[in-house]
Amino acid sequence: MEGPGVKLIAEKLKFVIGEKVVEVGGNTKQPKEQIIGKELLNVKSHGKNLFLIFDDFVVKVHFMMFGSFSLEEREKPVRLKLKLGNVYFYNASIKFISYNDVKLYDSELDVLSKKWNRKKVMGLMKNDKRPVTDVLLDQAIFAGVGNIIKNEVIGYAKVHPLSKTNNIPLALQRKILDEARDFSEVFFQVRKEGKWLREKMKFYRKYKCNYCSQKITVKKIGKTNRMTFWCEKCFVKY
DNA sequence: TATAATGTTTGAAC
DNA sequence: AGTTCAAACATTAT
Repeated sequence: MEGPGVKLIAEKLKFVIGEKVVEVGGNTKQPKEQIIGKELLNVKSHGKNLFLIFDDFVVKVHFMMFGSFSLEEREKPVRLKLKLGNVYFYNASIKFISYNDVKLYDSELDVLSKKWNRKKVMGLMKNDKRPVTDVLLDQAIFAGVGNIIKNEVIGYAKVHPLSKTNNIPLALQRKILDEARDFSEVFFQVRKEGKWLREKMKFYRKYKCNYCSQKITVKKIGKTNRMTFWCEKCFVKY
């Protein structure tokens, strides 16, 4: 699940802030019993992470590829159940951390935060020698960007995904990071309205070029070997 | 029905 | 000792 989906869940959970946990369950190996009786003080998201903040610890939830969240119990093994309102997490990675650990996640790098700081991101991006496909997926630079957003951003910028980031002209780098934020925002709004993101995607899982209609190259590339879509003719390699 | 995919952490192997 | 890489987790649409 990419950043926009996580932010939406954080918003949906706001209604249980201030409530106390009366029951816990689930197959997480984390010390869930310590949540019983605790008041949920706040819910935050940072990139693809969701933080449930209690007085002396924080539950970090990461939905990975297949994680999900529900307000109703399903007939599936639940990873973490919290009876607050009624909150269930499935197939998620759950980790108990301290509030100081949460502070290490810099909101200025979260493409979904109103504190997002384009200058700071630019500073981290401009001298990076890695392929742009890897830099966009780096959560320490673009928190919240996942493979869908990455492909859309590369597409809008018409940049070959294996371009060395520091070789890309600065104006185009700026376009890339602005697009990362803009498309993430669009993604979030679409999900919030409960619509299909598919309509907004012009590059991810498309097999004809958005610009010239020729056949797209599809390959698993980059450090994390993710499906990437580009047009050999229209996308410039730097 | 088999495959591939909105992802990250861990620890073995080099 | 630093880097690389497979494994593990696990569901669902196509």
